[in-house]
Amino acid sequence: MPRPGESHSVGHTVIDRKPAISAEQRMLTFHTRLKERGLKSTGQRDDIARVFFDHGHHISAEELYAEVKKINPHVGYATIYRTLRLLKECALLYERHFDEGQARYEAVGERHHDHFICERCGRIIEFENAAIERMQNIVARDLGVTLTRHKMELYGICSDCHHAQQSM
Amino acid sequence: MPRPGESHSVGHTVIDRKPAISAEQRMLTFHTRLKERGLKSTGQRDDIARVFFDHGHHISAEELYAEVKKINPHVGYATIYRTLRLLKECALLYERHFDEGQARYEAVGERHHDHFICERCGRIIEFENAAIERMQNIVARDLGVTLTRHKMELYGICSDCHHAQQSM
DNA sequence: GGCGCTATCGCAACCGAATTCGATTGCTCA
DNA sequence: TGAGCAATCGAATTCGGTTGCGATAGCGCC
Repeated sequence: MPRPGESHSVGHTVIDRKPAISAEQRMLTFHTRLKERGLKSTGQRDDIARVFFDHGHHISAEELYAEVKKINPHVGYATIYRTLRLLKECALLYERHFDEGQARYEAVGERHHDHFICERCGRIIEFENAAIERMQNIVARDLGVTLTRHKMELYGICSDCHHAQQSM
Repeated sequence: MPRPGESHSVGHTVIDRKPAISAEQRMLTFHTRLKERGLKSTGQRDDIARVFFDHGHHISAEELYAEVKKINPHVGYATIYRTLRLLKECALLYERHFDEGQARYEAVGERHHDHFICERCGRIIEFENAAIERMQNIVARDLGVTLTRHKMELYGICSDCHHAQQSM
């Protein structure tokens, strides 16, 4: 069951379900995974990872860089990217390439979800829909292929932008 | 009804339906659209557009450049990109950004479809599935948003690669 | 057909996002 | 505490794609 204020359902669509994993737990996992691979925990990596886990969803490398700079001004761009790659390899973040420009990064939660992106304000809404997931598996069977992952992105105008336009 | 050899259905999934529009018709449309917009038809544009329409699906700028060079060695990369942009503005091609690297271009057909991409051999299979399209509209209604377009890409291993692996 | 306007061409320089390189720093564990 | 090697910094490089500019060539008009 989703906790109050974290997500809700409309019809068969579940919106914005937040993962229950805390930033602390994620940091611990990060340290464990690093150790497993014979890599080091360093101040910079911790700063970057912490800012990332605290911020949460759909941050870009540039935004992350700016945030980390506030805490630790001596961190370079290259280290941001290296740490993002590391977090990806540790299965702690997803890299998303939405339509234009740079990649956005998202902490790995326990559930799969897809995205709606507002073309006017850039807002990103996460949702789950089990029926679509099922249909994708059926398509895969029909095509005779094995699925490893998928990407579904809906683009359009969100309700806020819709209302803003009407009141203009 | 799809013409034999052009597409087929499995379950509710329609695979690889080819558009019925000929390269000649597309060239004519291109010339018309250019004229409408006060732009010129040139040798280079014709060469590029013709190669693109003949080749058809999911070509990259680099591949297109190589093909055009065979016919007209004096065409530059910039002209390829400028002509691709022009074809897009004339609503004669779609630009697709699959997972990694450069964009791939596809002639506009009369039907919407989605894509499966083989992660091993890069093969791209087009398919349609009406149920998924309907579900997307339901999700949009649930989210309270208006849809302008969507992107759905399935990634995995195609049957050919599956068999190749088993016989190794 | 020839004139002239102006869009287009090809080249090279450039752009933004991301990665790599070489020299230096600083963890970590004995 | 110090050896050894991974991690860091910042600049330079890569990659896909775009743009500025002088030269060229469509196309409408006579």
